[in-house]
Amino acid sequence: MPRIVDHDSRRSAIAAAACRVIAQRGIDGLKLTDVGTAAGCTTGAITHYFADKNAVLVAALDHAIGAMNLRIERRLARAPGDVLGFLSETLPIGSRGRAEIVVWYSFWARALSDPALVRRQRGMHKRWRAQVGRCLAGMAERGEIAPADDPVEQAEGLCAVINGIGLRASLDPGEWPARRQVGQLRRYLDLLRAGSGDGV
Amino acid sequence: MPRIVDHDSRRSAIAAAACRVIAQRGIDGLKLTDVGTAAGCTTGAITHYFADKNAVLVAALDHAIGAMNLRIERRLARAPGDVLGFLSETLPIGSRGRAEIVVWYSFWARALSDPALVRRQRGMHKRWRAQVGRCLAGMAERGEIAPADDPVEQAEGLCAVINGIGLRASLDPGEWPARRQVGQLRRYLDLLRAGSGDGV
Amino acid sequence: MPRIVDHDSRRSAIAAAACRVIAQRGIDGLKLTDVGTAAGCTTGAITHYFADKNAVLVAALDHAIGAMNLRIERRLARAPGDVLGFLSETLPIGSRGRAEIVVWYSFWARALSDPALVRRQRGMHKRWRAQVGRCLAGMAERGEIAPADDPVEQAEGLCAVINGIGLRASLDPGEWPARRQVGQLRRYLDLLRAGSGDGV
Amino acid sequence: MPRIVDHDSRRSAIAAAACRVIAQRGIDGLKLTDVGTAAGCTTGAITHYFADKNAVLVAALDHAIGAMNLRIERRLARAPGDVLGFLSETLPIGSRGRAEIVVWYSFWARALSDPALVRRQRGMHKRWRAQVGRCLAGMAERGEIAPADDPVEQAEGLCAVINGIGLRASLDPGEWPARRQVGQLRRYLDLLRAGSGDGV
DNA sequence: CATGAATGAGGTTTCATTCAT
DNA sequence: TATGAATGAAACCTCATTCAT
Repeated sequence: MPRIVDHDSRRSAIAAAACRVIAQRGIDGLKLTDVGTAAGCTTGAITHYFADKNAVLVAALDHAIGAMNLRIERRLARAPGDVLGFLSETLPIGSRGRAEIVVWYSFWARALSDPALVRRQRGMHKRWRAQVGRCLAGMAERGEIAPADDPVEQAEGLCAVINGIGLRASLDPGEWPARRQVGQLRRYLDLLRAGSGDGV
Repeated sequence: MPRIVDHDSRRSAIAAAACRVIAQRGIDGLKLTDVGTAAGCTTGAITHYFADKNAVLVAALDHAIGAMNLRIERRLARAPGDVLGFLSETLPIGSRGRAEIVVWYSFWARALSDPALVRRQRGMHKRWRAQVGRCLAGMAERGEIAPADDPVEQAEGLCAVINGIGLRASLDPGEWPARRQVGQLRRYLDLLRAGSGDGV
Repeated sequence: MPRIVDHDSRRSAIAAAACRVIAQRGIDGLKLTDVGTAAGCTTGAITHYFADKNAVLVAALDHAIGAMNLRIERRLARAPGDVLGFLSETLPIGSRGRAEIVVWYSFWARALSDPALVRRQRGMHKRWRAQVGRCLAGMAERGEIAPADDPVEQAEGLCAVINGIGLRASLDPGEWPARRQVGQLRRYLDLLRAGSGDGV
Repeated sequence: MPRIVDHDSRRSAIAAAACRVIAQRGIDGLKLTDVGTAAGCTTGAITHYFADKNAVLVAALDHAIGAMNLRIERRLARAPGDVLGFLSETLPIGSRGRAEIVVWYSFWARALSDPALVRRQRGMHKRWRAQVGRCLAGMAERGEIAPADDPVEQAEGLCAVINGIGLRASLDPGEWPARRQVGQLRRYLDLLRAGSGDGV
């Protein structure tokens, strides 16, 4: 019998280690040897689980997004009506959240010149936008905002705000504590509440 | 006898070439040899004008931001009241604008793990935010929106929206033609107009 | 309790698999993992039966030569006087024959820089040359050709022709169908028949 | 002004070094560092002149074949009627000749599983066969042998003999001194002389 | 000033071999 | 016996940097 190893858990352990390295050293500062050190194995083991470095990076992205989604799902299950709480999960608040989001953002620049990554990012974005859209639809149902004339554009607008805030907060954590980020988010939601009546 | 060359113009020619390379191959795909090819000189010439690769990158960022600012200044001089036009200059509209903005965004990811770059980006952001703030103040003066209780946060919110839209449009130019980007921007400004009355 | 396995049959199954891999990927493209896949076992099993990679290669060569010899023996038993048929067995005719011969040839290049392999090849060659010599002696007995003044050199000459044709045919199967190969062989035998009278 | 270097002579110096390494260590034992040592430069310099290892190998083959052709041309210019001398140039006689031919043969095995190399080898073979054909035509003109009914097949047959002898002699230099190789060659030519009358 | 050949450190990748199970 | 995960040495290759010209 071979050494008993859970192939998937090993893979995701390496992906998680890659996330940590990316959050710390940046995506182009990532070396497989560092990932190996962080994961407690050698580069040989890494290439046993991944075809090449790029596959490790993609797995790291998937891992970060997956972890974020998991947190979101849990939050939604616990408090379905907590709009601000749900949206805050995609902001760099708390150390774990920050790391995941830094990984997510790190891939933007790389996607700018990598079509395969763009496709992957686009899929992720659509799923996230759909969640945000459902959230907005819930608000409309509860009468907090007027029904959107164009739900996709409305959701897209909210996504843009969240990414914009999250980016600024990632670059400048000192100036952007959680309360400032959430404040900006609330500011936007208030605008929506006050302004959505006139059917933009 | 040394050839007479304008040192500064040579530097900025190389920086411009670096911008083009970044827009095309991405910031971590940039090689000095490619920059040399794009600038019509050799790597040796580059190292005459720049201490090292990082200096080239920084110059490329400065060049992109500088070109963007120049466009903005001209636009403001020509049409001081055209709020939408002014803000659109920082969106990836038109091929030249897109390249500059891709360069700008490319540095975000790198800044996430490079304190020196963060400082530089912070300065740029503050200048831009100030411009955006003056634009909003102008709108308030003209009575389009109510005076902001917190002008910095208001400007920061608008910056976030622009970055969020610009990022999405950069990643997915096909889905984000100029009119959709501007549409999102107008959507936000309309929210501001409708909603700023209650002192968010 | 150990599974009952025929040690020798396992060894030769692996050797046969190695032959297939060599015929397909070439001798320096052979990886033990591929051999494992082809043999339906793992690298671990291979290292149970063979000291190291080189031993696997040698076994592959032995296997190919052995298979070729088996075909030759059968042919000789069936039709002792069919000179052309006997000699054709060492040409790359038919898919099985081609694979074996490609393996055989692949070891030539390797033997050029491996004394141990040279020794092995020399032994194989001598046995084969002896067979070819017996074949020529049979022809002389039947009066088809004059008795050779130097049987070894005569056999060596025929071996050279066969190897030369076989090599060309291996490299360029499209241009060298069976009939062209056999045609060249017949051409040489005809020269022997016509020319051996003068005691070369 | 940059360091003055004759690009082509540098390339061929490296190719020649690769030839030496192949002749000594075999084609799959070739390491770029060894080539560098043999050429008096580093691996970096090698990749400055060649895209990758494979390009170095191909250049080595071209170099060996080119050197052989040069020797042949010179010999033909000096002694156009010396058939045996011309043909001997493609046999492993003398240390320089042996090295070139070992390189040539080393590529056979590799070509067996590399279509690009096969194409290259095919071209080389055709040129060589044409030369051999012209040599045979000359013999026919001089009345040494009867005109061939099929000159291509006749030349092909002689090529096969030469390759067969050369291979054996390369593998077993001790048993195959120059006189034995040339003896085999003469033996074949004598067969041709005696036997070509009947239009094989 | 400018060149670009050459360096050489350092990264990724391959793969024969080992060994706990 | 057999597994196959893991090792780790060694190879290839990249590319910022240097320097003779």
